Amino acid sequence: MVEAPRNTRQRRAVVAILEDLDGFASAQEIHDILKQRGESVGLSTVYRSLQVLADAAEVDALRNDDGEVLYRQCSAGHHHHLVCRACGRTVEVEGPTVERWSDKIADENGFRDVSHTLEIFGTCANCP
Amino acid sequence: MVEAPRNTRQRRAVVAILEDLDGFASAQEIHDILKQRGESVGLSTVYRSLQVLADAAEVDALRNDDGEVLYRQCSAGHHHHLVCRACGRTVEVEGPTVERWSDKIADENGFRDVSHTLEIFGTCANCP
DNA sequence: CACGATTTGACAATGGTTCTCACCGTCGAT
DNA sequence: ATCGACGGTGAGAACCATTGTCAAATCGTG
Ligand SMILES: [Zn+2]
Ligand SMILES: [Zn+2]
Ligand SMILES: [Zn+2]
Ligand SMILES: [Zn+2]
Repeated sequence: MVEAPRNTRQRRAVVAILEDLDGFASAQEIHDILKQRGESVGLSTVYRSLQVLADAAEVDALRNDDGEVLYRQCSAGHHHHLVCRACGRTVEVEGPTVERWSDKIADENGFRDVSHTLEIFGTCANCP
Repeated sequence: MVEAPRNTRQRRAVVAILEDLDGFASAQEIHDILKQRGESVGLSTVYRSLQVLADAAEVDALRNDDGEVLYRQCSAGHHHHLVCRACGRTVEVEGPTVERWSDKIADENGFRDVSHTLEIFGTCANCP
């Protein structure tokens, strides 16, 4: 039996930010936004909340080129992302062909417990 | 006019390791292997050498789930990887369909300067 | 309300990577 | 072969995102 997580002000605040943002953001950025809004939440708590949400698949996580982890509230189901390197704006995309292709490649080479990462980065029309 | 990099013992040693390895390895792992072989090279130098090689596209670099950067001497040209999470053993793979797909997606959404990451991770037949 | 279990947050610790800077080695020129 | 300019080296410090610590605050059930 898994205990339900508690409904704390801090967790609600983090979720609220994620609902407002439409692109990916780092834990530290989310922490800053919270501070700006006067709804202060400890940095550790922001990290923990995001981890919990990511484990529950309520948010997606990916790494940018600098190795920072970025989070975003996405729609359910397996998908990938087209992300603006400058502003984080994100388009969710699906690639059924890629899914089949990667499974086949892995199978042909005798690999088990397969997962894949596929992200497209670029500069969006709004960014210089 | 770009200066040719100097031919030092350390750089040669790092390249030699990369030629021997068939999978991806971290800078620290390569540093350890060098130490084992008695061919000691400073950790900073290992990092620098790998950066130079990666910039020159002589080696491929990717991040594992832990955020560590792994390096491997690969064949020329754009390709992706099927990597064993346990031992690093790697199969280079090509996905022409994916290339076209990602370009199309980016174009349809008005994104410029597009790049993509696509890696497949799993457990290879030799690993438990 | 009362209580135990969970959560929080200021701060320290971690760990991969990069930076610093005095010393060294390479290599084209002499 | 020798020289000198300058790129390369390495021990250690610095960096910085992330995680760990633990006492105090909070939540939610009874
Ligand atoms: Zn943008
Ligand atoms: Zn997929
Ligand atoms: Zn490769
Ligand atoms: Zn590709």
